[in-house]
Amino acid sequence: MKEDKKTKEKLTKCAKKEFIEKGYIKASLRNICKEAGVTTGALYFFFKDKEELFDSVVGRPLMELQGAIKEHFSSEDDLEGGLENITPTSLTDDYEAAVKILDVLFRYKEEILLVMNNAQGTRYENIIDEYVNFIYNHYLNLFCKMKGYKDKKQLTDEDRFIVHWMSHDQIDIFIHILTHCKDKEEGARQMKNMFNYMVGGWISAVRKDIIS
Amino acid sequence: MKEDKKTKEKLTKCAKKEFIEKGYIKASLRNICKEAGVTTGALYFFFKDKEELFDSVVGRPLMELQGAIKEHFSSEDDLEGGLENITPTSLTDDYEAAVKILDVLFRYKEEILLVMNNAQGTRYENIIDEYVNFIYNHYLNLFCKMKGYKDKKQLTDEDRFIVHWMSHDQIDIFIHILTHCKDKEEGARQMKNMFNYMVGGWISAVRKDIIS
Amino acid sequence: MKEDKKTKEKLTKCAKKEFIEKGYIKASLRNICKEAGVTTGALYFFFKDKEELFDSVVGRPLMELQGAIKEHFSSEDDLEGGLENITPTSLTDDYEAAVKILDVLFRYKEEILLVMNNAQGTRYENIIDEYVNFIYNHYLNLFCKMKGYKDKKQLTDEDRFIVHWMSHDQIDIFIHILTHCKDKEEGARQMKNMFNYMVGGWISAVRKDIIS
Amino acid sequence: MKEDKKTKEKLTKCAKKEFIEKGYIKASLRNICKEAGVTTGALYFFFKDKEELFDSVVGRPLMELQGAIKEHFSSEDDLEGGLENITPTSLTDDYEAAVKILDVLFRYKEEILLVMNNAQGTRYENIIDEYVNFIYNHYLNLFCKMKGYKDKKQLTDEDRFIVHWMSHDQIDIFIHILTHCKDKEEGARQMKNMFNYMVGGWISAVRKDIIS
DNA sequence: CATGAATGAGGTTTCATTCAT
DNA sequence: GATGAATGAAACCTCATTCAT
Repeated sequence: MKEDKKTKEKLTKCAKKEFIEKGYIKASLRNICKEAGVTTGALYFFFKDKEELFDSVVGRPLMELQGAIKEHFSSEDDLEGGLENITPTSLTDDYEAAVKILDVLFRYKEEILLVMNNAQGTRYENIIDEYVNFIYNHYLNLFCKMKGYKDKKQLTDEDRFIVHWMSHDQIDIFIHILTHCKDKEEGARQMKNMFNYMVGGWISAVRKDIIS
Repeated sequence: MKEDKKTKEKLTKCAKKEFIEKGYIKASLRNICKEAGVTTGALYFFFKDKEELFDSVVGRPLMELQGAIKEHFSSEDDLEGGLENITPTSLTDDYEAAVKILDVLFRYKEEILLVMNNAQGTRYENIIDEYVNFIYNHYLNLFCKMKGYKDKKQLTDEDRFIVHWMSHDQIDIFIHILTHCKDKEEGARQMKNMFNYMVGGWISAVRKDIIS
Repeated sequence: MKEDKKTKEKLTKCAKKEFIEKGYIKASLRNICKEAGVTTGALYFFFKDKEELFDSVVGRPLMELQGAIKEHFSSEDDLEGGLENITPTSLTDDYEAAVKILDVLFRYKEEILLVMNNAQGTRYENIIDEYVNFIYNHYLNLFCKMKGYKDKKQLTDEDRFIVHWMSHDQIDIFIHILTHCKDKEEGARQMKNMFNYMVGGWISAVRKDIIS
Repeated sequence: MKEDKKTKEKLTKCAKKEFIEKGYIKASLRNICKEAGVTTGALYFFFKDKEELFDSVVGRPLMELQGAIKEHFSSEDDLEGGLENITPTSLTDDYEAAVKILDVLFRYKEEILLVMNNAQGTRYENIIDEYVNFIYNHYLNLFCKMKGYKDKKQLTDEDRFIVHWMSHDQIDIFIHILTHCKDKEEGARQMKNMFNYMVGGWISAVRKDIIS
């Protein structure tokens, strides 16, 4: 059965192992092929080059992740309401969204961590920034609401900076959970505290009330 | 003048450039030597191997950074007081400490970012974790105070998890500032908002009052 | 024909030449490849490293030699009889055995001499000692018989020393012949005198009758 | 005191250690200098090149050894007498000569073994053959006497071959003793048995009486 | 006497990739 | 689909040696 597994899948599987162990750059195609029990020629029948092999490992997980993020962090909401009544709801909505993302994350735990930690040398080496920027737009809207801004043009550079940071932090929360929790359930549990942290942070950031 | 610059310095300088451009692994000693206008033998007169050359670039910055971190995040404080009266002071103290660290950070901006982002393959590839763990102990004490715990043994696994995360976040704040601010002054300014965020986060995390 | 000779064989052949000329350590893989008309990459397709290339030259000869030695110098004989009646037969048996070993020796003359004289730096650098020790056990038995010992425990340190020497000498006889005779036939002829020498030596060594 | 030891001696001493440990080829001048606490420039002030440094280690021992061999194995004796009355005396004379050589050998044990075992790549790599050839002439005379030849011209190729071998064997006896005995006294003791072996061998070789 | 710096050639090994079969 | 062979460039590193100071 497992014997019959197709060469391409075997290669992808062995590639995943090698990439995780050594990182993209140090991973050796020869090793991967040896492990898979085929020659390098076979590899090049299925994959154009090293990068495409890497893609075959992380491509699908990344697509699903991107889908989940797009779905849950789209920022089409209107700009209405002030800080006092909008805060808890909006941000806890994000918690629900985040839990759904955790689902994808843990389904492809190894692959995602591979991209996040060992993709130096590939086109994904700055993928985190891409996600950050995506969320950034969503959070910019949210921030405007909380500030009571009618228009994004009211945002100062400082506003943008802190929102950018908080976007970054949201991504880091995901990675941190994925790295340190053994499964989705534990992840969801720990994320509650992290969201308390984050929401409290947002409010303080908006109010600027602690350090002048 | 610049002509006369000593070979060793020239090598270190060219190495820095190459390491930053390509990362440790892909950096080529040949390139570095060619750029510096010497043969590889000369390089090996000054440096034992590639790693030592890397050290010559980041060693001193890292030492100073470590010194600053040790000085400002040592956690010898006693466990006294509760959340209500201790918070603002302790955390804003951290702000002052952090500003001092920013000083080192920006003095060696390029080198530090090199270590943080491109040290895969060196002994520093997990240096962030080391810093996190160092701060972690400091923050564990602080968290106990805020919780009113008499003893660290009262800490639950969940407590430890969130404190670990917040330690991680502190480090990320530094890196984020270093990456996105052009100088120390801008860094210190932006960090105020980030500390508001962080302190607000701490308080919420301690209170667990937003998401149950 | 010779044009068509396979790369691997060509490499082995050129390697043999280079190893013989310069010794293992000084032999240059680049030279070998250049001589064979291939790139170093090709060499590393066939051989794991320099040592394995060396093995490809001397491995088979050494195996056959070991086989011949094991076959002819196994020491399973019982301990019976005294000096007077056992000597000539046992030792001339060894002559017959030795002639058979000469057969292997001359079949792979160059390779064997390579191992004996130029293997510094390889795992074979002490191979002579290994052969000596192998024969040593055989000769220890023979010596006991000639001495009339019932048990090896009767052997003194001096006994062991001289037997060890004579074992060494046996090996040296082989090497000497291989080095100085042009073919197996001449080797067998010259070895007769050397065996007279050796047998006479054995008897004297057992009797201790010349120098007190 | 030892501090004051002159640089040249220190270099020679460290060189000896390195040469013994790694053999001539693999010995590294840099290592030697580092060990001696000087720079390579200093080395090249005292020694022309690597080989001359090697010479500084083994030169004097080799000269003394050569002196001792010349003194004791000079073959100016006349060709008189037959096998029956000449044997024991002449050969036991050699024993006395050999003991005197042992003296030199053990005085420079390390250096001599270095030359014998690790001189590949130096001009001494065939030194054993030189000694053999020297003794060879002496033994040729002795062999003639024992055979009752009036003139060396009566020697056959077979005669020369066995004498050459026995010369070789004499040298090997020295090396064997030097290698396996801890001091001169033990060497002299063990050599008695080896001479019994050798003398018995000579007689048999002359008589050709065992294997036809 | 000795240093410190540098050369330049060469060492073994590894790599991603290609291609005829 | 896959093999086996081969390329060619580049990798890090070590070496004996030289020379101005």
